Amino acid sequence: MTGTEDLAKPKGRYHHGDLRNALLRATETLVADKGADAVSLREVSRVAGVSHGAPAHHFNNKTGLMLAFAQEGWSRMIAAIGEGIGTDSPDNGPELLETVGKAYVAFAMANPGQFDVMFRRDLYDTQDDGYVGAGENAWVFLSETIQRCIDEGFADPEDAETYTVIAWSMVHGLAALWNSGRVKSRFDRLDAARLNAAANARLVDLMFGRNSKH
Amino acid sequence: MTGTEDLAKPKGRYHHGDLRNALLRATETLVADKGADAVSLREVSRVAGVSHGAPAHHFNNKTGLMLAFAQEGWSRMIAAIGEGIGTDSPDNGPELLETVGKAYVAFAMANPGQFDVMFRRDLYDTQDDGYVGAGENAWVFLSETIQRCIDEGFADPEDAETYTVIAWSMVHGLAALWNSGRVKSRFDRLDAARLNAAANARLVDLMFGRNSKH
DNA sequence: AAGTGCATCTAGACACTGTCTAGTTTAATG
DNA sequence: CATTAAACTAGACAGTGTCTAGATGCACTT
Repeated sequence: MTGTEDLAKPKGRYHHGDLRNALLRATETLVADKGADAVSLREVSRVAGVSHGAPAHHFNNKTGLMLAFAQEGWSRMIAAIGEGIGTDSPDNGPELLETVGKAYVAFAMANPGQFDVMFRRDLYDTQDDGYVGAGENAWVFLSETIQRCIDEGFADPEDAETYTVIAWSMVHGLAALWNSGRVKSRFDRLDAARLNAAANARLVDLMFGRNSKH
Repeated sequence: MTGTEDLAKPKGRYHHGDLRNALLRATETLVADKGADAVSLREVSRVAGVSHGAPAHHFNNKTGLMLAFAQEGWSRMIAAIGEGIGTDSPDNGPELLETVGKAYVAFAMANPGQFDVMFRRDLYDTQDDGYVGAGENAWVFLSETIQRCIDEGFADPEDAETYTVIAWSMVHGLAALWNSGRVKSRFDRLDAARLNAAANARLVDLMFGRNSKH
C-alpha cells in the first residue's frame, strides 16, 4: 500500500533527519508483508537508505526496535478501541464491553503482524522498562469495565475476577486463532467481522444476561 | 530435567542410529528452555553429536524440523486430553467440554514452547501436507462435543457454531495470555490450575446453564 | 562568527545462521 | 560377496546481529 521510497534518506545527505520513524515504518511493512521474523536490521536499514549499523543508535538492539514497534501497536489498539467507543457510543457496561471486545478483535484481524509482536516475549527484553505498562493498562481498563457492569447490577461482585479473565481470554483467543489460520480455514463463508460481532455479542449476553436485541 | 548427553551419537560410529528422534528431543529442550526462536539446526546437530548438514536428510529444511515438532505437539495434546477424560470420566456433554477445556489449557501451561510452535505459521510451510490435519481434528472434536451438548438438550441447535468458536477462543486465549506473561503477572497469588479450572467451569455454566456444583 | 562538543551515521570485522554441493562411510539388499 | 542407496561429513556461500574505530555535520557556547 504505502510505498517505502519516501523512507529513504535524501541523497547526498549524511543525516537522515527522521531515521527512528523511518525504521519503524520499514518494520511495519515488513511485519505486515512477511511476518515478524522477516524483520532484519539490515533490511530495515536498506529500506531507510542507511548503513546497517545506524539503527543501533536509535534502538540499541534489534530487541529495542521490536519493543518500540510493539509499544506502538498498543498505542494504536487503544486508539482503535477509543474510536469504536466513539462510534457505538454504548450507554451501559455490557454494551461497552461488547464494543471494546469487537474493537480488540477487529484490530488484531486488521493488523495480524503487529498484534502478534505485541504478545511475543521472545522478540524483546521483558525486563526492559515499558514492557509491562501496555498490557497492564489493558488489564486495568478491562477490569474497570467489568466492574461497571457489576455496579450496574448486571452481575455478581464475586464474578469480577473470573469474568475479566474469561472476557479477555475469549477476545484474545478469537484473534489469535483467526490469525493463526486454524479457524479461518473453517469459516470461508463467514466474513471475519460477522464472526467477531457474533462471538462478542453472545459472550456478553451469557455473562450479563441482556436480552438479545436483533 | 532430562539430560542431553544420551542424545549424542556413540563415539566412533558413523551412523547415529536414532538421529531423527534425537534431533526432535534436542529441539524440545531448546524450545522449552529458550523458546522457539532459539532453535538452530547447527545447535541441534551439536547436541546430537552430528555434523551441521545431517538434519537435512531427515527433515529437509529447518521448517521441516519445526513442522515435525509441531505435529508431535498436537499428538501429545490429544493424548493429554484423552488422559483428562480418563481421569474425570465425564458423563454428559457439558462435563466433557469442561474436561477437554481444562486439559487444553493445562497442556499449554505445561508446555508453553511447544504449544507456541503449534500455532506459529511462520516457522513452517503452511502449504505442506500434514499441516492442516492437526488443527482440523481439534476443530472436529470440539464441535462434536458441542453438538453432543445440544443433542442432550443443554443448548439450542442454532448456537452450535457460535458456541464452538467461543469455547475454543476462550481456552486458547487463556492459554496464550497466560503464556505471554500478561495475565500471569496479575495473578501471582492464584495458581495456574485454579484459574484454569474456574474459567472453564464458569464458561460451561454460562453456555449450558448447569447448576454450579461447589 | 568561529570553534567545539556530541549525537548521528559509515564501514569493516567477527561469529553465527540456513542451505547447497561434492564426497565419504556404512547398512541393507540382491 | 558386490552393489545400491541411505546416512552422514566437510567446505563454501550469502545472510544475519553486534562490536568497534572513525567520519560527518548539527547545535550549541563564547
